[in-house]
Amino acid sequence: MTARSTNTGEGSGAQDPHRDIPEATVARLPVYLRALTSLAERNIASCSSEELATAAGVNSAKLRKDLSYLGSYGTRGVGYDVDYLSYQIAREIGVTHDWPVIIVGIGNLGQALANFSGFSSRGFRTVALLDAAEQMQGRTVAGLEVRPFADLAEIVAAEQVSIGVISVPATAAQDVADAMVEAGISSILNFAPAVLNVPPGVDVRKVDLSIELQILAYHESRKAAEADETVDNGSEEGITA
Amino acid sequence: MTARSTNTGEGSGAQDPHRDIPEATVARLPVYLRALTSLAERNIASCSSEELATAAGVNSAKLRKDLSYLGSYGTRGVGYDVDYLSYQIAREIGVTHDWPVIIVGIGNLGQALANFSGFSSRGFRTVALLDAAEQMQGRTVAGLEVRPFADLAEIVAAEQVSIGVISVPATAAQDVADAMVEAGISSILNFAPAVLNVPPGVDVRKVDLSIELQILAYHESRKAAEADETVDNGSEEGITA
DNA sequence: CGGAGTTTGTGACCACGAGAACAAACTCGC
DNA sequence: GCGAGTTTGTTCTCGTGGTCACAAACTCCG
Ligand SMILES: NC(=O)c1ccc[n+]([C@@H]2O[C@H](COP(=O)([O-])OP(=O)(O)OC[C@H]3O[C@@H](n4cnc5c(N)ncnc54)[C@H](O)[C@@H]3O)[C@@H](O)[C@H]2O)c1
Ligand SMILES: NC(=O)c1ccc[n+]([C@@H]2O[C@H](COP(=O)([O-])OP(=O)(O)OC[C@H]3O[C@@H](n4cnc5c(N)ncnc54)[C@H](O)[C@@H]3O)[C@@H](O)[C@H]2O)c1
Repeated sequence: MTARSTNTGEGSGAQDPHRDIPEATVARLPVYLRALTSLAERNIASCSSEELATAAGVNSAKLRKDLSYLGSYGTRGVGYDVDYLSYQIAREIGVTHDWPVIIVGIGNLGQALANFSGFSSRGFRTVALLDAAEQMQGRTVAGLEVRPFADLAEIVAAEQVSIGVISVPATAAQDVADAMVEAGISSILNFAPAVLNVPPGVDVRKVDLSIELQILAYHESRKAAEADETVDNGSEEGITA
Repeated sequence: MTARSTNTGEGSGAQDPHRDIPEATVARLPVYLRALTSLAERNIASCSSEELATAAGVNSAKLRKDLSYLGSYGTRGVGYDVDYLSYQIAREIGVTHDWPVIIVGIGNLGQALANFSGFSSRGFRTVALLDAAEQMQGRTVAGLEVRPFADLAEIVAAEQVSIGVISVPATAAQDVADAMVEAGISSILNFAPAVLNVPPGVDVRKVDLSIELQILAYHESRKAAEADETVDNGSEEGITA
């Protein structure tokens, strides 16, 4: 999605491994960062790729390859310094400073999100909660006052917000997204089960519960079917155990 | 370079449509299903791959290829019958009948999930809410009584549950997962920011807010860096917009 | 009834990602 | 100081998935 292959021609090289990190790697960096944080909390100062890979639930070769895209921050024969690597990953992701975030749609889900502490502890700070409903106005959720949706542009400009979370009903999602883009937001996390249409340059990621469950259901169905077949003829490709 | 033509050698042939649906396709089928449902609600009886692809936010060739894995359910020169295709996809996913689901951890997020209607309308039925905390016992959330975590095995057996949702704090997630597996659950949707270890045969999918936000932050950082560079040397490939 | 137009289904091709394997680089013991 | 042992960074290979393009199959109209 929105592959941004800027293909920089200049060979300043050296301190420029900041280009071309594969999307799949980007998606795993936060997992590594969390694993490292967990190690640091247990006062572990350094670790091998094998240990970190286990903690992150991936293959150690994959981990090393991923880390190699950011640079060479390990020491052969030794491993990685936990704090140093944490900082490098955080820097690469861009969470060394906090990002201001707004949440639009303070219903069941929006309130849970607003109360979610993991937000603030991982590089993000909820600066405003917005809702269109009259009865939500003035209410305080998670220490923040719920503000009218009409204030969106003003808030985004004042707080330099570039990331917005959508937790409104699916029917309103596109309108909210349009308003967000109009206000200057360029990254959207969408919880509504709707396909969002945004101009190029704006990133959208979706979190969709129903889809996840349906994927599980698909595999579950096949497990059941396979069990039936095994009873039936017993000859399945050597899956062993 | 790296122009490897995978040279498969044998013509494999023999389509057995119900086998071997690529994971990427499985992940998109629910999106198509939702788009079809939306069309059906607008009394649209048939559609072309182009229309459906637009509604689902994908490329039409990809859509056709995805659908071709399930069989040949379209009519050339005409398109797809909405109801018929909906049924075929639902059947393939395995959501023609409802799946019983339990939710463990009825805190902020768990309550939002329990109240989430999209659950029940898309092939799933929440049959029980479980929580370990004393003060949650006996409370009613979304019309269901919160039951003690100790009842897990009993409930799973009685209701034939194979899908479980985890929304407990990260520190408790592995314990809950272990108990679920022990009780016979073979598909887990995990909202806790923790890497779960499960035996083979058990599927885990995770929904991780922090990770999604960090991925957005990464791209956001690069957008900012790119803007700087553009100011710097002004030589950027015509991005237009 | 036949040709023009339309849309599906699929084969070919290419880019991306996963994993195994190994050389380079470092530490430690002697 | 040097060899043995360890662990990283990288290369190579292969499978998966995305996109293009087109033949096959269907409808419609004259
Ligand atoms: N509840 C869940 O667990 C859950 C899970 C997954 C996805 N979702 C999705 O998240 C979204 C929100 O779910 P919810 O349960 O919180 O719904 P909800 O109805 O409780 O809350 C929606 C909120 O959005 C506000 N709103 C509506 N239109 C708006 C607009 N145009 N601008 C600003 N605010 C507006 C409403 O006033 C309301 O407060 C839905 O799309 C739902 O499908 C919810
Ligand atoms: N709130 C959010 O929006 C949000 C978003 C993303 C992820 N998460 C994650 O979801 C999880 C739950 O979040 P929350 O905000 O609902 O937390 P919460 O503290 O409000 O609720 C957790 C619930 O789990 C119960 N619990 C604890 N240990 C248990 C155990 N061993 N067995 C059964 N129940 C147990 C607690 O009694 C509590 O009711 C956390 O891991 C959090 O990181 C939350």
